[in-house]
Amino acid sequence: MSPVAVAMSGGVDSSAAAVLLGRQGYDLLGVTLRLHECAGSEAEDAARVAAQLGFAHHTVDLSGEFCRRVKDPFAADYRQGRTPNPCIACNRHIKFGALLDRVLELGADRLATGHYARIERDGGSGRWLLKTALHPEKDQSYVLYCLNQHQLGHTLFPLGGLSKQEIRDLAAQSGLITAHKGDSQDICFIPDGDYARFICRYTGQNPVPGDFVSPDGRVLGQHEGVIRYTLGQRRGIGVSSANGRLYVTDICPAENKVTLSGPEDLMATTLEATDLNFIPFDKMDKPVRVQAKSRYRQPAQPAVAEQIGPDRLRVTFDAPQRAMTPGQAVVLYDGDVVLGGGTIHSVTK
RNA sequence: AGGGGUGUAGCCAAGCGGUAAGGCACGGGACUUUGACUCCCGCAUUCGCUGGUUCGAGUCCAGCCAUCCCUG
Repeated sequence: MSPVAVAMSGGVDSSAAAVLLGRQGYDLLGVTLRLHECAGSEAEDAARVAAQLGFAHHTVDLSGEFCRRVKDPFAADYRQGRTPNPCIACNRHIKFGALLDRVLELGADRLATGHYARIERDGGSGRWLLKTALHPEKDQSYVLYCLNQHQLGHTLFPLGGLSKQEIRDLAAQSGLITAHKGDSQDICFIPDGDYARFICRYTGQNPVPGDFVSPDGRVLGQHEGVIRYTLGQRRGIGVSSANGRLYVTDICPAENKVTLSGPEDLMATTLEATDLNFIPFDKMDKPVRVQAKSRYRQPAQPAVAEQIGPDRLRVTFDAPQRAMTPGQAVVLYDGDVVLGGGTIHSVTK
């Protein structure tokens, strides 16, 4: 039987995934991505866990691919006043793209990861379905909405039915060296969280200061370059107001202006998305009532989704949503089934 | 030059004789496999300056300084 490749980040989750698969009798092969220079200790932890569990481990260098498909678009998006989600691009093109291709070449027939989501086969249509994790607090289906049938059919998510506590307990009982590591956070290629500095270094171009303006055009202060801001952002603005908190409500790279206003100006009900992917079907024939998420950490909200072009989706929420942001993903759900989603292109009230 | 107003933290601002509210900004933390949001904690030994009255002064009085408006 062909082995299952386990994508091991060096964290608790993927380590626990390996334990679970081992218990289920799978023949395993560990793989760890090398995506940037300083990823040494994580790869070492992954290798040690693989040794501990008794299977081979390889490092796969996809740093060039990662630049092209994740870092370059990341920097370009910010420079255009958008706010990308690099994890989604990475899942689509790297983990379940180039890495999956590589492990299939290596003779594995599936790739397993430590994501909290579930994959099931729809008996009627025969299609693979992506579903939310059983325990909603750790659900990561949002960042996986772009997986296609080929990718889903060659993927295992062993953690999808378990809670974070169960995973931690499992890791501890198994004596994994990664059992007590904290959850990862921040963008993996920007460990200090200073993404603006990363973009400056990566592109070699310094951000150009410009004006903070009010909705009616008054200059309120100076910003430090449009890449430093995202819709709905409050902190780091440095502009005080007698009328309460100010938020970024618009970013205009063409004029190098950032608009500041009160929270009411962040509310909108409709968005349009491109870069579509649907999972239980290839396209939407008619408007569909859904629950939709316009950002990762947010409960899905009732909405109507309608495909209005070959690669154009309109989502109209029942109630106004706060700071829906171009560059982020909108993901559609029918209960626990991920219908698909796209990249937010524009937002209207 | 004369008349009036105003001076409290980086900004806005309460306070009206009893021991410096609040908001914004800022800093820290929590939350979080993206960016944000949110929440929690912190943030004026001191009220333009100098004197005076008082047991006690940001609060009352005097002078000075600064600033704004009006009249010449």
